[in-house]
Formats: sequence, C-alpha cells, structure tokens
Amino acid sequence: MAVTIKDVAKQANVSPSTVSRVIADNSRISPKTKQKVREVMETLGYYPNFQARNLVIQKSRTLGVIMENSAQLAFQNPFFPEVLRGISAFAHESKFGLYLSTGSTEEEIFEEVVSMTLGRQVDGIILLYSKINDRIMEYLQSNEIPFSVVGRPYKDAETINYVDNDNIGIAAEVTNYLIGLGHRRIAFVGGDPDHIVSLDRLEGYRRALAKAGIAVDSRYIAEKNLISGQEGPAIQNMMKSSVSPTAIVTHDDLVAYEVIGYLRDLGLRVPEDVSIIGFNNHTLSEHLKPPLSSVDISICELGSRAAELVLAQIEGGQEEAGRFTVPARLIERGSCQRP
Amino acid sequence: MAVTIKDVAKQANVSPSTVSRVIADNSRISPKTKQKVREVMETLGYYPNFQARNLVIQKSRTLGVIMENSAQLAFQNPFFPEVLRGISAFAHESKFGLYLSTGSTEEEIFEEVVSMTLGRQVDGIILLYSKINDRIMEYLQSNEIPFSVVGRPYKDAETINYVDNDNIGIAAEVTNYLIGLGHRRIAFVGGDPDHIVSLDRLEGYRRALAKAGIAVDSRYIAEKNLISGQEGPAIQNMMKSSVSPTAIVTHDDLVAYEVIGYLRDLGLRVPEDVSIIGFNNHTLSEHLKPPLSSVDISICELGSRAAELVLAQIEGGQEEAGRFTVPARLIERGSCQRP
DNA sequence: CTGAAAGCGCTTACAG
DNA sequence: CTGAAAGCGCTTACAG
Repeated sequence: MAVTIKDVAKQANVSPSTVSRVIADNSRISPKTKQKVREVMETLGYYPNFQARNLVIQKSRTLGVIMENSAQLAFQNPFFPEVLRGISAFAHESKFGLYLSTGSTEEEIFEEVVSMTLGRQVDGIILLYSKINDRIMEYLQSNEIPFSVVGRPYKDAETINYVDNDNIGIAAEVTNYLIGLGHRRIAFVGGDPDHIVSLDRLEGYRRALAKAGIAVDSRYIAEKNLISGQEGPAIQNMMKSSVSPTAIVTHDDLVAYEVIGYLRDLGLRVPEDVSIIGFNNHTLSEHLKPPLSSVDISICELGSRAAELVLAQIEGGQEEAGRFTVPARLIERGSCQRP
Repeated sequence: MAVTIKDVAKQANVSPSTVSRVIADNSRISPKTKQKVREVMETLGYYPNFQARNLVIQKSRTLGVIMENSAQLAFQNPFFPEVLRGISAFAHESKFGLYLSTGSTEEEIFEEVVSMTLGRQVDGIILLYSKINDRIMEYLQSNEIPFSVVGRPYKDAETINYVDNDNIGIAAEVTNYLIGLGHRRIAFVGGDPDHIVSLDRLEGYRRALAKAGIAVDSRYIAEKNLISGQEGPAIQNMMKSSVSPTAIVTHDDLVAYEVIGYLRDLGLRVPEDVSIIGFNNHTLSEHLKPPLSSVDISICELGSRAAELVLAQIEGGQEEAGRFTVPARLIERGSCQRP
C-alpha cells in the first residue's frame, strides 16, 4: 500500500538499487539521476521503511532506556524527566531514537530488556539506576550488549560504562558543612540500601563524622528498607530521644520534604530546631519555606553523558569502558543554621 | 551471527515454516513437533528477531509518545512522568512498546513524527498536549494515522480520540469556591494561550465570575505569553494596585510556586493576605507551607485512557473516535481563606 | 555510473 | 500436520 523503493524505481526508469543509492546519497550516482529520482520520490510521496532498512543493516538506531520501577517512586521523582532530557538531547543529536521500558516489576523489566536486545529493537541500553546484584546488568554484561549506567556499578566498574557524581565526596562535604556550623548530632536518612548511590552517600556521611572525631551512632541512621512504611514513626522516635539530632542529611529532596512534614507534626521548626539538607536539588526545593539547601548533581548532564558513553560503544566500537564524573555541589539555602 | 529460525529448523529436522508456527503456537502443529522444536530453541538460545517479524506483519507493536518540547517546562513538570506512568501501564498490558520523541523544536518533533509513522516505527501516536493549529495533529489526521491526544483538540473534536478533564467546569468550580469564601477581586494567572487547557481554564474562570455578577477585569488576567520573562514584574504590578486581588487562580502548581515567591518578595503572606490555588496537584504541593490547595486532575488516568484509545483504534480497527473525561477535583489545603 | 541477484529473518497462503 | 515458495522493503557485494 505504501510507496516503496520499487515504485520509485519503476517511475524513474532506474533499478531499485539506484534508488537505494540516492537515498544514501552515494557519490557514485550521477547528479542528474539523483535529481530525477528525487523528483519522483517527491511526487510519489516516498518515505523509507526503517524496519526494512534496519533488518538488513542489522541496526536499529535506537537506545533502550531502563528505569527501575515505573509504578513507583521513579515516576514521582523529578530526577527521571531531567535525566531523560539529557539523554534525549544527546540521542537526538546522533539521530538515535529512545525506547522506554514499561514494566513495573523486576521480572517484567528483565523480560523487556531481553526482548529489546535479542529482538534487535535497540542497539544499546542505558540503565537509569545501579544496584547490588542486578540481574539485568549481569545479563547485559554476559551477552556483551553495549550499555551504560547512571550510577556507579556495584562491581566490575572498570569494565562498565558509567557516569556518576562523586557521591562519597559530596556527602562528606555536606556533612562537614553541618559539622562546621557546630552540629555534632547529625542524622542520616538514606534511601534503598540496595542502591549504590545510597551506599555511597551514607559512606560519605560516615567518613566525615569519623574525620571529625564524632562517633557514628546507628540510632541516627535510617535506611529506607529499615523504616519502610514506617518512616513517620521511625523518624519521630529518633527525634523524641533526649539526645535527638540537631541536623539531618537526607539522601533526596523528596525524603527531606517528608521528614520536614514529620518534624512539623512534632512541633519542630526548620531550621530553628533542626537543620536539614537534601540531595538532587529538585526544582521545587527553592520554593519551600524555608527554601531547602540541597546538592545539585547535574542530572541533565548525567543523562547526556550516559548517552554519550553507549553511543561511543555502539558507533565507535569503543573497546575500553568509559566513565564520567559529573559535578555535584551544595547549594546553600535557608534550611540550615547553627544549632 | 545470532541464531535464526533456520538454524533451529535444521537442528530440529523441520522446515522454517514449522518453527515459525511453533513460535506462534499454531494449533495445527503436533504437540510432539512443538516439543522438539522448543527444546532446540532452548538449547540454541533462539530469540525471535522482531525487526524481521514486524517487517512482514507490517506492524511494530509500539506507540510513539510525543511531548511538546523536551528542552523546556515539559521536563520540569511532574505531569510528564505521571502521564507516562499511565501510558506505560496500559501499553505494557497490551504488550506494546513506547517510543519517545526527543526533538526540542517544533520542526524537529514534526520530522520525528513523520519518521516514526511513515518509517513504520510505530503503529500509533499519543500526543501529550493539545494546542491551536498544531501542524503535527493535522499531519496525523490527513494521513489517517491512529492517534489520541491528552487534552481537548482545538477542532474536529468529534473525529479525534482524546482524553481530558472538564477543565471549564473545574476551573469554574475553583473560582466559585473562592467567591464562596468572600473573594471578589480574583486574579487568574494562565498558561500558554496556544494551549487548549489554558483556554478552557480561563473560560471556566470567566464563567464563574459572570455567573456571580462579578465583572471580568483584564488587569486581573495574566497569560504566559503576555508576561513571558516578565512574570515577576507583571504579577507584582498587579499586586501593587490599590485594588489588588485578594485571591489568585493559577493554571498549574508550578506557576503557583513562583507566584508565591513573588508575593513573598512583596511582603504578602499566603493565605492571610492573598489566597492562592493551583492545578495538577503535584506531589510536592502538600509539602509547601502553607500546603497548596490544588486540583487533582488524575494525571495517571489521563495517560492510561489515552493509551486505551489509540490501542482501540490500532487493534480493534475502531472507526468512531473515542473520548474519556477523567475526574478532576479540588483538594482544599491551607492556601485559601476568607479575605 | 548502473543493474541483477542474493540476502536480512521472518510469515503465510498454497499444496499435499 | 508439514513443507516449498514467495514476499515484506530494503542494502550491498559483484559485475559490467
């Protein structure tokens, strides 16, 4: 039904091969032939069928973008659109399309990745997260599929393309900043401990305390799975202790928003009673009252660099793994003060 | 290099046709043949090449998702991930993939849509926005490509698949709510007037005022393009008038956040001095201080319904256009009070 | 500079 | 119940 290369060939009195070559702008075709063929393509309204082309060239010129759990937090979190923006920009530049995972369980997502890659729908994969013992990453590795990850891989980091912030460093810096303000009892509300980013930020927090000679007190550390569904009570318990923390480092602004809510329920004010600091600098953090101090992690660049890395592997046949460390910096606003 | 249907056929001592049929689980193939072929597929690690299949069945089983301007607000706005969540869920259910637009100008996006559709990369399109005189929508219509839109189309609404809230109705309700609190000088800070959603919400605002016998004062109406880049001064000007508004309806929570910032700069408090209300009920609005009253527009359902509509057209060969009106309701929080 | 032929990996009438 | 053949719409050595 649609007009094909054959229709054009017939109409232009050339062979399909020739039409194919003018599409590719092959230099061996004479200008006048090109001209003629192009006119015919125009009048017939020809448009190349990419499915057919892709089949023969054994490429898809598309990237699979895998997010962890589409039904969950990933979608609430402004991180996702922002990182996608970076990926989009770079992919578009290179004329690559984006194919998105849609599954909502690990099993579903795994199946999708297999289907995308073995089914030749994508030339490479960008993993939007990094966690411990990730079946998907192992699959990609053992099948030698080009991929890059946003976040430090748990293992084999030398052989994997990835982009990351210096999460340990910046978390230490943030903690130090609070220590510098005079805080000694500093809590940490972390994320999912399966995620490397959570681990790294916690590690930075620990190091800063250690360096300052402050003992790490496990009662001041809340990880997501430890408190799952019970964040409110857990946090409130922590705050009701007689030696409650005077400052809290949270691993994400969204978490900070919630914590602030719990504090409010307890009649505690930010920053007068408790200082608080977030990560990821969501657009809205500056609109809070007081505006939330947070760490800008250059989300968009995280995305574009991740795209750059897979594309280098796909197109350049890059052998060695690439890595980018993207800037992170603390943005001081009004949510911290001296204790 | 990859194992194909032929390899399996050879190994299993059957023809490629037979292998193809066991993949399709065709009932005319004997159980023992199926069994044997499946074993071979297993041991060889066969996986079907979708590009090849798609080429012959003339389908792609993927949906193109078009967002307006990937470099802009679309990405800052939590609306996008949430609507995508709805689309994902429905598409995944129907075993459809998602192909995302990546362009950042209207021209680029138009080219992508043409490439996706004429290039047979997608079976249908979901438009994530609706605006006046949209070239892309016209293209989809005249080429009879299955599509649905999130938002009411500017014209030909009877023949187009779309989902929407009753924006006129809910905007009127919101305005009425403020009138009911005793406000008479109510401002409206709108969005891009090219967008139908902005038009509809403004219309609802007008109707409510008219019905209450309050004259519509154009000085109380700010549209995005009128104030572009100058929102701050424009809003502040409005507020410094001797008859400044005592309440403001904003077309999106993000706009409300900004307006609140400007008010704060003027030393005006919410809700003591000015009441304010937003739309779209972003996750963070409840964390503001005071928490922002907003309209929940069921974003996720907007997405899943849009997917449902295109899929009905693609799969069911649906002839008549479908439509869903998704619930919208005002969520009262702390940002409004009597004047 | 151009064409005939083979092939990418599948599906599907048609025939038996 | 199964196979041989044609074909989906392209690209690309090979030959001239």
